[in-house]
Amino acid sequence: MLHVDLDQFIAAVEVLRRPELAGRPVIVGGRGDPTERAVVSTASYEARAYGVGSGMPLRIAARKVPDAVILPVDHDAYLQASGEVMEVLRSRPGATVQVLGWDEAFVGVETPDPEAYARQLQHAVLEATRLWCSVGIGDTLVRAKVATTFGKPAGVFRLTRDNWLDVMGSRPTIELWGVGTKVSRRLATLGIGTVAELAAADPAGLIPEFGPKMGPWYAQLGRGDGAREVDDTPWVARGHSRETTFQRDLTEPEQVDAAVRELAAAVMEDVAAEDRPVVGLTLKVRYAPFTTKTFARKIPQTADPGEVLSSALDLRARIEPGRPVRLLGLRAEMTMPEGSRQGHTPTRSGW
DNA sequence: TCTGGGGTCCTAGGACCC
DNA sequence: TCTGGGGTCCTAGGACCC
Repeated sequence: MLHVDLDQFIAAVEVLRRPELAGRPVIVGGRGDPTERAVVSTASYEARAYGVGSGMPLRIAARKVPDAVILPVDHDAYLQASGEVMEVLRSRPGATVQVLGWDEAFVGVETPDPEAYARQLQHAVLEATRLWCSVGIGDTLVRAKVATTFGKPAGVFRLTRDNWLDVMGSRPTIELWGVGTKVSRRLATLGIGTVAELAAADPAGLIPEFGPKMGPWYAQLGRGDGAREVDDTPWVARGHSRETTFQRDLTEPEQVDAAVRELAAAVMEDVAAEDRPVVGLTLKVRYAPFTTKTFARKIPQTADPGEVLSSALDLRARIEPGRPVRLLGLRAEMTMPEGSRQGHTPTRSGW
């Protein structure tokens, strides 16, 4: 199968509608104001050359690149562009498309010449949208996904059982899809630093550290093994949530009240738009400087915004009084229909 | 340097049941 | 005066992804 990833997607979309920005360091994040609390969504390759990357505080990014063009996030524009790209992928002969996000998808296809197919696909996307993508080819989803990183920018790369360890074996485990800073550190304490070492690890031996599911899963990840089927089952969200970071920390109880009401109402709008009920609520509070507490509870199934709001306020009562609140997230969990399991990361069941 | 906002899934521990 | 074993459900917290 193939994995398709648009190159510097958000920055590329912005440059398309502002051609004069081509070749300049473009940073997209927050409301485009580097004095606000916000992070970088995407930086153009020119900006990345200065060490700017996704997730970096906008303030820092602006400092690193004095002549950067800093733009606000425009979700609708990216959603539109993304839809056009996915449409191109779906229109390819024999293609099964599993969308992973705005700028990524797996494409399942039977073809005697995957590289040629990948090149054709790349040019079809370019033709229709003027956007470049990179393509990974693999015999598992994990290998195809990782292969794409070697294809960037605008290239094609293939990873299979045959060359997986040659290419990935000596690299640190954090380069695996699904291994982040925490897990790579915990692996290191077990003497596992590289992908080859993880691939050679006894799956059962990882259970004490990572549990019965994740332990064997990480060993499998090290080998690049896993699911081989692209699943185009339409995605159905298991929950909706809203989160806000306040530009200034909240200190008054009334401010927190108002914030919880607002978030609850916003979440309920999303839920109502899908005509689905709520069965649980989570209130996530980030206290200044940066500690998180979550309060959660199941509730009797309801679609009544009033009931949801009063449950949210019950949870709100558990927020420590007198402690400045920096960020408040509210998540409403909804019932989900059977058989729509599909998502972004390989840590999902079934992979 | 000081950390968004939207998601999904896993684990541990306590409560409760038979 | 020491206190089973197995199961499920719930909450809190953590990790990862785009």
